[in-house]
Amino acid sequence: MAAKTAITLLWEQRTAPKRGPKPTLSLDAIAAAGVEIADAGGLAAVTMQQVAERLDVTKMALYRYVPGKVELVALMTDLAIGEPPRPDATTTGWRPKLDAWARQMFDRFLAHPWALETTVGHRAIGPNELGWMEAATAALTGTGLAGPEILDTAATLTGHVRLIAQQVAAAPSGAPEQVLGETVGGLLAGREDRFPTLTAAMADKGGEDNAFDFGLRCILDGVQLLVGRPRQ
Amino acid sequence: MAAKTAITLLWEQRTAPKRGPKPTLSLDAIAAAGVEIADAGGLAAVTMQQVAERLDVTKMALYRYVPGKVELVALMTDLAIGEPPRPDATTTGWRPKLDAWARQMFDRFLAHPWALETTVGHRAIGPNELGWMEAATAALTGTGLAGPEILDTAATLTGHVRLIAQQVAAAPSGAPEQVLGETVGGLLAGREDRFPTLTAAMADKGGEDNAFDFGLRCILDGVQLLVGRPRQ
DNA sequence: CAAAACTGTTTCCGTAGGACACAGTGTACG
DNA sequence: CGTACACTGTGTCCTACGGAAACAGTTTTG
Repeated sequence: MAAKTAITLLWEQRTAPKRGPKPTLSLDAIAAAGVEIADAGGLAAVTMQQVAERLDVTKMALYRYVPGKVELVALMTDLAIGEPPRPDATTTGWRPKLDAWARQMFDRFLAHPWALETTVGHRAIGPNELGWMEAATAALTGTGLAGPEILDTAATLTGHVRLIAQQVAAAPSGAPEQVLGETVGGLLAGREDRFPTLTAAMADKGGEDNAFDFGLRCILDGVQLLVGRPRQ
Repeated sequence: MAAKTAITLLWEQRTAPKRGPKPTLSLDAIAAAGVEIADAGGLAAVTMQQVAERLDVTKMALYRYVPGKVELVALMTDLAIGEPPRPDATTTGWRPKLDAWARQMFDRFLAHPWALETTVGHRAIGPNELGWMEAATAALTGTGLAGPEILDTAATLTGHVRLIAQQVAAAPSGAPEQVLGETVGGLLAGREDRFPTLTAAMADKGGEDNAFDFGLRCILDGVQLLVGRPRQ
C-alpha cells in the first residue's frame, strides 16, 4: 500500500483490487459504522476497537482500508456532513437562499454534533464539504459582491452556525439560552457587584431570545448593505 | 481531599494547608506550566507526564492539586484567556468598544490557539471568561437593546472571532485567505465544472480580502440597525 | 512524643493507536 | 494445471496515556 493520504481516500475513485480475496469491508461501510458510533456516543467513543466490533472484524483489519484514525475521521466527517442541499428552485433571491443554507447546515451539525469537533483546523476537505461552500457561493454570485467578499460571507455564516450548534449540542435538553442562563446564573449568584451589566442583561426578559435567528439576521443585514451598495 | 470540582478550583479562594509539609507546587504554577506546553506543542502535547517533568515532579504529584486532566485544562484555559481588557476610557460608543473587544479576544486566541479547542461544549467557566462576557455586555448596556439581544450579540461576535482565529491558527505562516486559496485551489483543479461559482469566486481578486474585518463589520452593521431602531 | 494531616513517590492497571509478521485466499501467468 | 504473487484478515507486541491504590517522609497539633 502506498500510504494513501486522506485527500486520496476522499476524492479518488475507489477501485476494487483485481487479485486476492474479496474484501469483506468497504470504505463506506467503515465510515458509516464510525458515524453511527459517534452519533450514539460522541467522538470519544469512536475507537478502532469499537468500529471493528460493529463490523465483526478485528481492529487491525481496518488498517487494510484506512491508514490511521485521522483518515477515518475525515471519511466520517464528509459522510456525516452529507451532500449539500439541492438548489431549491422555488426560493429566489440571495437572502432566502443563504438563510435556508445556514439553517440546513445547522440541522446537519445537530444531527452529528461530533462533526463540530472534526471540522476545525488543518484537515482534509472532502467533496461534500466543498459542495457546501459551492452552494453558498452560488447563492451570492451575481449580487455584485466581489469574490473575496462572497467567501468571507460564507465564512462568517459558518462561524455563527457552528457556535450556536455547539451550544445546543452541549445542552441536549432545553433551549440553549436557558441552559446558559442556569450555568452563568449560578456563577453570578453572590457576585453581582463584580459582573453588574451581565447580571442585568440576564435578568432582562424583554425582546426575542433566539440566538440563532438573531445572529443570522445581523449578518445578513450587514451583507445586504454591501449588495445594495453602488458599484465602484 | 473532597474531590474538588473544576468550578471550585476556578472560583474559590485558594487556602494554604495548615499542617503537613510545604507544598512545592501551586495551582497557578501547574496551570502556567500547562499553558507553556500547550503554546509550544499544542493541546495534544499537554500530558500529565509533560507537565510534571516541566515542574520537576512525578506525574502523580499533580493529582494532589488537580483531580484530573479536565480540571487542569479548565485552569489552563482561564489563565490563558486572561483578564478581560480594562475598559478603555478613551474609546466611547458601543461600536468602537465592541470592535476593540473583538480584536483583543482575537489576539488572545492567536496567542493560545489551543484555547479554541478547550472553550467549547459543556465546561466549567472561569472568572476571566465571565469577565469577557461582562465586558461585552457593558459595552452594549444603555443602547436600548434588550438583555437577550445583548447576549446574542456577544455570542455572534464570539463565533466570528473564533472561526477566523481557527483558520489563522491552522495556517501559522501566511494570510489565512491565501492558505485557504491554495488548499481549496488544489482541490478545485480539474473539477471546475463541478464547483463553478466557487472557482470563479476564488479567481476574483477584486475588493478587500480580510475575512476578520469583513465579518466583524457585517455583524456590527446588523446590530446598528437594532440600536437605531425606535423603541417599541 | 505521638497522632494526625499533608506531601511526593512507587507500583500497577486498563485502554488507546499502531507496527509487524503470519497464514489463508484468490487471480494471473508460465 | 500449478506456482508465484497480490491481497486479505489475524494474533502478538510495543509505547503512551489517564488514573487508582498503597506507601514513606514531613510538619503541625494535642
